Amino acid sequence: MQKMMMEEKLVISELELGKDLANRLMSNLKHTSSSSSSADSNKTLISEILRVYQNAIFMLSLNEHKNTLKRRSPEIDNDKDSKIMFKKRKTSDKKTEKVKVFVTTGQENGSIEDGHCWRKYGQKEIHGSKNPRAYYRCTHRFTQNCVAVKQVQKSDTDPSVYEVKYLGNHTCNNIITSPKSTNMNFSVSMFEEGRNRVNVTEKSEDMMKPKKSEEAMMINLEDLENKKNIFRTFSFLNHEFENGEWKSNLFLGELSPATSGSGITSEIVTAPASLKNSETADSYFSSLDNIIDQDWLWSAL
DNA sequence: CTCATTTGACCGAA
DNA sequence: TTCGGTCAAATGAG
Repeated sequence: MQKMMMEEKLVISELELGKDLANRLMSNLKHTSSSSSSADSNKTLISEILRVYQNAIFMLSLNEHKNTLKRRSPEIDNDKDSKIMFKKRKTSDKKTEKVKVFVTTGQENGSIEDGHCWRKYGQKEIHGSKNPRAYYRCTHRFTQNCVAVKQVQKSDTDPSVYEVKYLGNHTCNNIITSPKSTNMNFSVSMFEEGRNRVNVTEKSEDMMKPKKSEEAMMINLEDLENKKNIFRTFSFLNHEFENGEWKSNLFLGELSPATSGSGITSEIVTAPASLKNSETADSYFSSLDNIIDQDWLWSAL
């Protein structure tokens, strides 16, 4: 835990540094500004970078604040008959975690690319929410028995924010890889929101079943939450994709094995404004997926 | 044509 | 009953 706090601070300072750098670059451009349009796009890009950093810093600070102030109440952990408690909580916790996707440009369709092929299979108005929730399943569900599912819902408060909930793990091997070297800066943060959940009950083999895997995943996530909002942040700068692995010049993150077995993830993604089509975004999300898949999140599967 | 999306129907859980 | 997740026919895009 302490280590994590340290990590977070490191991330914050790193991001602050990046922000300063971008600021300096911006002022540089101002003084040497020519009339070329590329200079303008550079400026927008930099502005976006600044905003991205701002977001990341803000989220990190928030999280840290939460960690220090909101300590988990102890009674939750070891109270009463755990089986009964688990059953009782089962339902109400479906909402506990969410993945938020920050899209800097107000991307209207809300389709967040994450390196996998998704097929929309439903949309629902959600009680109490202004915006409908869209349901996606992996395109290779039937061809490769991939049970991955995701839900995307535009944030009520911030239209540029999409809350994305991932359910199930990809068993397909069809990650979209479009290396397409870019000079984009991209930061991905993950964190969990939710209430208290302690028990981890279901076994990993259940995760492969199309139904009823959600609960187990939610549980694991909440377990995460119990560990005080584990927060992971990654930054990828001029990374490359090689031999199925992403190389990043900069990587910051707290890897938490506590999430093992969880097929659901939460994340905050800040995407650059220039992110227009899915290809470039894919590569970034692919990198995230790879890291998650290989290192911790699904390690129990 | 094929394949993806839309959208109301359907169903299970609470 | 309501709510949320999924299904599947209709529709649209290419």
